Amino acid sequence: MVAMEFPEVRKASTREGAAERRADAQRNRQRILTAARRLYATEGLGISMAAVSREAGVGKATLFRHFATVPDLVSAAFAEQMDAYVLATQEALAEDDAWWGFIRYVITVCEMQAGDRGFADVLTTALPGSADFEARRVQAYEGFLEVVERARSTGHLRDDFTSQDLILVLFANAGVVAATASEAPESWRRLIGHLIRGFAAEGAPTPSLPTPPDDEALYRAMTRDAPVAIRRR
Amino acid sequence: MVAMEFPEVRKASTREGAAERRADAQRNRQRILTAARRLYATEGLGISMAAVSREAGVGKATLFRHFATVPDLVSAAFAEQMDAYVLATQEALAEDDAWWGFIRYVITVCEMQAGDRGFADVLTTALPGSADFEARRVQAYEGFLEVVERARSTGHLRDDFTSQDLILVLFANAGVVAATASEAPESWRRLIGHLIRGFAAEGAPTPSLPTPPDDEALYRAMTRDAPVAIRRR
DNA sequence: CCGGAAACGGATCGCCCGTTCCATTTGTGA
DNA sequence: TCACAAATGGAACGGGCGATCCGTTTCCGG
Repeated sequence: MVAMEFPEVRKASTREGAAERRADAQRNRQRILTAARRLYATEGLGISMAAVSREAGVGKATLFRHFATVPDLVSAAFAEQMDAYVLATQEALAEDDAWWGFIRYVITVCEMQAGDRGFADVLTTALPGSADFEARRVQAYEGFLEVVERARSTGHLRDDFTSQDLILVLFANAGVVAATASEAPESWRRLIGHLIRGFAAEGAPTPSLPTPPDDEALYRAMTRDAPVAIRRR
Repeated sequence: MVAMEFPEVRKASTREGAAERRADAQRNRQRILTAARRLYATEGLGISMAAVSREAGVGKATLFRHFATVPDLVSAAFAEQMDAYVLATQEALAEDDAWWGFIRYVITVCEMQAGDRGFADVLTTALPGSADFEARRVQAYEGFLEVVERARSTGHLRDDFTSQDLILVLFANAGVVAATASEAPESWRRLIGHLIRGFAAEGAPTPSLPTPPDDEALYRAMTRDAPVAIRRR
């Protein structure tokens, strides 16, 4: 299997015409993005536009003038992380040990999900109407295909592992992260540890299994971080 | 390890005082439960009380008179499934092959999650104020501890598998189910297949890995079933 | 320093939510 | 059959949401 050339990662941060705007507009745009990133990171993509504008100290109309739709705001807020996401596949391919590169990649991506609840949602949600963003997702996915292929050729990754399995890992990890983020935030490492063992062919080296999360913390996670808000009376 | 006696499963369906109500009240109660179950099954617990009352063809006030809070309605709607959930551990313990019993149990529970999105949420959400319900969850959990212990003693289940891992499986499976239910509803079997391989000790028999879900269906799952509603403009 | 364009943000619209109120209807025991 | 308690459901309240309108403020080039 020949190592392939990789298309350059397009920097989404370079936006033409941004400099032409008035100074206060640029400042507000930045304030909005900062606020959105902070809220999304801790609360996920369920945050309302109204809440973002409040957090940013900006009128609703201003927010909508800068970002006409939710996907517009989301894709702008997560542009850098999307870059890092694409970059992760390239780092995995640069790794000498392809099997280890695969493992590192999976852990890195899940780490990104765990570190930012919004990004976890982003990775498991297509953003309608944001072509740029979706293109980078595809780019990352294609990179991952290479990572898988390389790892499989070492014989350490089971040969029935398919690219679809990565998406399932993202969905599964998003579920664990969403449930445990506030009470047992390292839980996902344990899940991924089990999964990597499942992905390993007979005799392949695997990292040691992380210690399980605390029992009571997990129960609190069930109680508090309901996937759906259930209020007390 | 001695096999333990098991407390009987309490039937939640037997409710004292139900017969004392007026006939139309009983009818409406049933209508509400039917409607709630139908909506919860397809949409998850995110359904509003207003939507349930509409689906049931009943005034909002009537709904609230029967079930004052969301947890009240939820726990009533899922009483039978909670019985089945508890029962599953006992069936697993009745299995001759403890390792096989463990596998069957995990698959059965995940199947229940996949078959009813509301139940998937229920299993990963404590219902505040519904002591009866929580008691049955604990009962099931204690049964599961036995299932694990028995399976571990066969040497087929890795000895570093802990009871917390089951909860992680539920969170992870809930994530996959929530994302794929409408577009690739069998996806979760693939995930659980990988996980079971991860749980198996060296040389333990494992069921064959289910075929991966269709690529395009998975992408559609990302597009449509956003964990958070993201509208087009 | 000043005028007009650019940007702002409070007010507002329409919608759905959970919750409560109360005039009306319905079941049922005497 | 009838009267009254039980049960109903439409209407109404307060609140948050996405989205838009429009009078006011702010920037910036000349």
